[in-house]
Amino acid sequence: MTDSAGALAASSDATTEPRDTEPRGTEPRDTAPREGQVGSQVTLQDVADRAGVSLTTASRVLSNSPRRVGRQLAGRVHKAVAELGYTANLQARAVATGQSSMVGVVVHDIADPYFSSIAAGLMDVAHPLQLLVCLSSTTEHEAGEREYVALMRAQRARAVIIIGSRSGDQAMLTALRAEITAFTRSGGRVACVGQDLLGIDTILPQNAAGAEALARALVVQGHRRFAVLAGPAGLLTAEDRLAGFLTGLAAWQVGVDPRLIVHGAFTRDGGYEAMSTVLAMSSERPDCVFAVNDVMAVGALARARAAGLSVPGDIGLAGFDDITTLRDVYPPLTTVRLPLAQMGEMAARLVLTNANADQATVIPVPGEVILRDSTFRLPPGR
Amino acid sequence: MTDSAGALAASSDATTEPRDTEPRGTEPRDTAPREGQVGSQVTLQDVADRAGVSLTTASRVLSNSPRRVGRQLAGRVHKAVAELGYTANLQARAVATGQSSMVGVVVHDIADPYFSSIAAGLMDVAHPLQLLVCLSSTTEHEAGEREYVALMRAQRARAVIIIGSRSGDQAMLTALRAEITAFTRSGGRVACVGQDLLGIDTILPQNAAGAEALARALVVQGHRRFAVLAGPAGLLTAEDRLAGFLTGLAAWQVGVDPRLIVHGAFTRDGGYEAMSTVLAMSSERPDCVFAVNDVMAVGALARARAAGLSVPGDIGLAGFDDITTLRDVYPPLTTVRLPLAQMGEMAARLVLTNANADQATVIPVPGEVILRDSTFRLPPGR
DNA sequence: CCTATCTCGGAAAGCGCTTGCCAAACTAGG
DNA sequence: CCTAGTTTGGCAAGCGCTTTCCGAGATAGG
Repeated sequence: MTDSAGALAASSDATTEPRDTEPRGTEPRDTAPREGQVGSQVTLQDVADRAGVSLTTASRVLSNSPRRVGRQLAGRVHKAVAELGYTANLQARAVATGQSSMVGVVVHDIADPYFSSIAAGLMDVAHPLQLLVCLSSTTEHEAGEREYVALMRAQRARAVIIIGSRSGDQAMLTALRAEITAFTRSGGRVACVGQDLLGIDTILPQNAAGAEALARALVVQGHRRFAVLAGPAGLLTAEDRLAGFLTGLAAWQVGVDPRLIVHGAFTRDGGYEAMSTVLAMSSERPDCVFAVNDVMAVGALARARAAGLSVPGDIGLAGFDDITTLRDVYPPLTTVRLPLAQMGEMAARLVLTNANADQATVIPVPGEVILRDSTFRLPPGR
Repeated sequence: MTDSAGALAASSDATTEPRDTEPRGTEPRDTAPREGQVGSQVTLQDVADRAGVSLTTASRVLSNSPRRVGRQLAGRVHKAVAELGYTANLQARAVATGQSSMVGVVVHDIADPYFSSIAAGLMDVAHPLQLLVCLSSTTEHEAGEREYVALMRAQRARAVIIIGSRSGDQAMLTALRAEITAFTRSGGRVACVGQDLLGIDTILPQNAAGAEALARALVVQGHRRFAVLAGPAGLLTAEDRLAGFLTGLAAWQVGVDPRLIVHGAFTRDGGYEAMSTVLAMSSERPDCVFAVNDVMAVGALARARAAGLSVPGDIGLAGFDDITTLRDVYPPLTTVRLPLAQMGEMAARLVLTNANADQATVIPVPGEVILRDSTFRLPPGR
């Protein structure tokens, strides 16, 4: 039961033997710094004074300087550090060296499992690298991405990762692109997970191709009359999936009644309402409904159930993303799996790799169609 | 379609009229700073030079200094800022002022909806306050919290919020507490969402009380023979819920066969496996299974289904948390709702409020029992 | 017209850290 | 014993910013 209190070593190197006493230490030797005072900070100078060495030497011991310091002095410094409970001020270090270890991440909504999964993957690679990950949700706030990139530039962050492109709003895009240029020029790296319209390194989920494959598979399963819960009108991810889906159907000569393409929020409630609209349609009920993401699909499922319809008995239902948390909904949801965590990891690697080609890298990530019960059709009709 | 490029104003005040051209600007007037160069940074000195004013004046214009600057000069400074695409270096500012706007947040796993919901609430309050939220997942990594607090101290962060207490490991706890003390002493604020064992401001979900209320409600519904999927052995949240549940049952003179209390990971798979164990038990099958969180409950549900059991027909099932994403599982899950987002908000407020009592504030957050179909029993047996 | 009071720009001293450069001490070679 | 080479400690000059203090000019009061 070794109790190691007052440990320090935030930075990679400044490892010190922690004492098992309070950091106040015993009694100071040389000067009596303002240690122990609330709100005060122990500085490197205090450490140097106490160890009886110069500021320079103390710094060399504590930062991973190429210059070596004699065992004797180094020991004294470490001792002083432990006694004083000193921790280097990373901000000051960053100012002095001009290097930051901060990485910014922007998502739309961290509570959305799509984003949090990507973020998790991302942190998995950032963590071992001692990087400081700063996260921001831009929920509802249109200019969020641009502002955040600006903030990261002000913080002299090493990199920014933008997850999920916003709408196709041209002005917004131009502004964001300009901000990114400024950030890049000042030495930062930027990558994005989503559409490739910023001219930067991008992890590009194959939304269209995935939806297309899904459509083909659904037709093979015997579905013919489709509805699509298409997400918000301007959102590119949603649009791509819709377009890909229609393409896939077209390949089998299957068309979709335009009235059965219903837009709505990219959320559970959006799915619920869009499904309401579909069901309220006087025309013949569709065989199968494609919701452009899993969360909407779940909303649609709830709506179908409320209408007394069985899935897939009365109507088929498919989603997109294969959100982990939703893998156990009943009936199991046919969907297109995106390797979210891996996408996060790739984005992180992309941005931390110094192999900075002058050309933006675009890494396409295919989706995998996963057929589950929610679209199962028996007998294979027609 | 106004395209406003190269905007700056990361800090609250340094608002400038963005130009609609690239920040390279036209041609420099006085000195020709290293502007436009990749990797170079425009500094305040460059701005001052270009505006033909002193560094001091430029600083006063751009930071919210109490000292006012004449209209003329201020205008020149703003112009220079826009032309140069200048953004203040917040790190340097932080060093100079000794004030940071960083807030650290530690969670176990950001992909877990429990944590991401809390984090989302937290960011909602941090965002308008122009705070920089840095997030870390400690997944699997035992000493993660302590290390992160140390890192935040090194960054001179304003506050740290620790979400979810780890195990009851005493040594770990001591180390964390020591680190927190050091952080606090250096002027930082700390709060936690979870158990109150750090002696700091705490948002305390009433796990035991919630589970107790749930137990009573389930007995009222007619259940008598219970099993509990109890989560990991050392995890306090899990233990509290288990204990509360047993207390609630005891109030109705209902006991639980110890063999039907099965431990397992706090995850979907953990729930699945624990449920396997329960079902494999040769003894009479329980009426109702309480999984100590929703995610486990979903795993258990999948397992029950795999065994051909209907919920609630053959066996009841209840969870805890009322995770948003899982509100639409079928059958709808009886659970105890915790206002996760609000808990995050409260934690943030707690930590950002300067009303720093010398006494740690503990805010209990009650859970609300939500009875849904998954435990519905007909006819009210017995 | 002269002084008391303001207003406002700038020089310079920080903030806490790193690092280029010099010098002292020590080692080795001839 | 002298010189060249190698450690190794420390001075001081940064990093990019804020802020104290001083003084010059403007305004007001008598």
